[in-house]
Amino acid sequence: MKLIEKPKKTKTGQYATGEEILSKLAAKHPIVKNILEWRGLVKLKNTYIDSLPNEVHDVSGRIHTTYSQTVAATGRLSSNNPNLQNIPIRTERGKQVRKAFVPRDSNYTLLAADYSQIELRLIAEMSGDEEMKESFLRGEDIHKSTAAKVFQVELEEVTREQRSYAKTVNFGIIYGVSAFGLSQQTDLSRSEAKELIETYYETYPTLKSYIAKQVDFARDHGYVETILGRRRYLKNINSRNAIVRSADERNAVNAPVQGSAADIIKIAMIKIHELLIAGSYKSKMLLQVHDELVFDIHHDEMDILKPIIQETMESAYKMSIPLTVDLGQGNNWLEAH
DNA sequence: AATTTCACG
DNA sequence: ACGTACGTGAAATTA
Repeated sequence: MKLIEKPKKTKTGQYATGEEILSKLAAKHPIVKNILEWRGLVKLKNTYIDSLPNEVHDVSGRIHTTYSQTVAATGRLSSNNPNLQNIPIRTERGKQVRKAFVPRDSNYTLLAADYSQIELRLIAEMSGDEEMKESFLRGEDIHKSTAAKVFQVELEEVTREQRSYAKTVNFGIIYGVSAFGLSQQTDLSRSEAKELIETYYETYPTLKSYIAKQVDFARDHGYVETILGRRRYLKNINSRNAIVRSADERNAVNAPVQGSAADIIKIAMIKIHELLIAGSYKSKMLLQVHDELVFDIHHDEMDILKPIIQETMESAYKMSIPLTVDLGQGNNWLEAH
């Protein structure tokens, strides 16, 4: 429609029409917004609303996923047929889909238990950065705390905007942020993004040197490790091709963090499975979604199991800063959050 | 079969 | 100068 001069093409020469592209074109012509709206609706209808009912098992009357332990390179589980690790939650219509996941009968309630900021806690622990560790030891909101330090204001003075920037940088650090990437994720210019990253590293100097150390280790050994010794091999870490080398450098930082979180929740799952059997509980562990476990809890067992599940997850791996778990319960998966 | 888009952490 | 944030799976489209 000639909405822009140089429309971006995909590698096969098609016009790129992903969400990011269309959002930037939305102001140019009213149909673009309609297309985005349509896409959102079709995604939910085809992938979830029309498909999940076909997955109900003849005998159990329930939906059963399959978890794989040897698919994700970081050691995470993956879920398929159907994937129950990507059930919608972010949009209002998506939330309606999540409501469809309910307890087995009226004697049960769903309990969701999720680790709070597990990846940031892990990078604080693994790097030994005292500044970041102390925020967690004080029980602070880490994004707010980061904002206060980076923007040099009191905790109470942090604005929503400042916290939002800090949150984006905190996550970016785990992914191997670049000034370009941060500028894409925010409304900051590239130079502003660069400055924010520099200030961030001045705030957490030990974190900065840890990241460099991880990359150095990968260059020397060709792999990196999680806290339990799971390795990810990085065959391009010494490549002369800057593209693939940079990708491996980001993975050298990310894989130990994401993979260690996966290690920890697996320990918790094994312990909880064993204690549910040992106690002859009726309640069952149903789902794992990377940093969250979902349980079907019999009403008679709720009071006893809640603290046991929380404690087991929080103590699955001992660190110098706390691992905390948030619990929620409800008559559907949305309410349990 | 490969690509594109988009759902989740 | 290069291209650019980590990990997945499903559905629809294109080749």
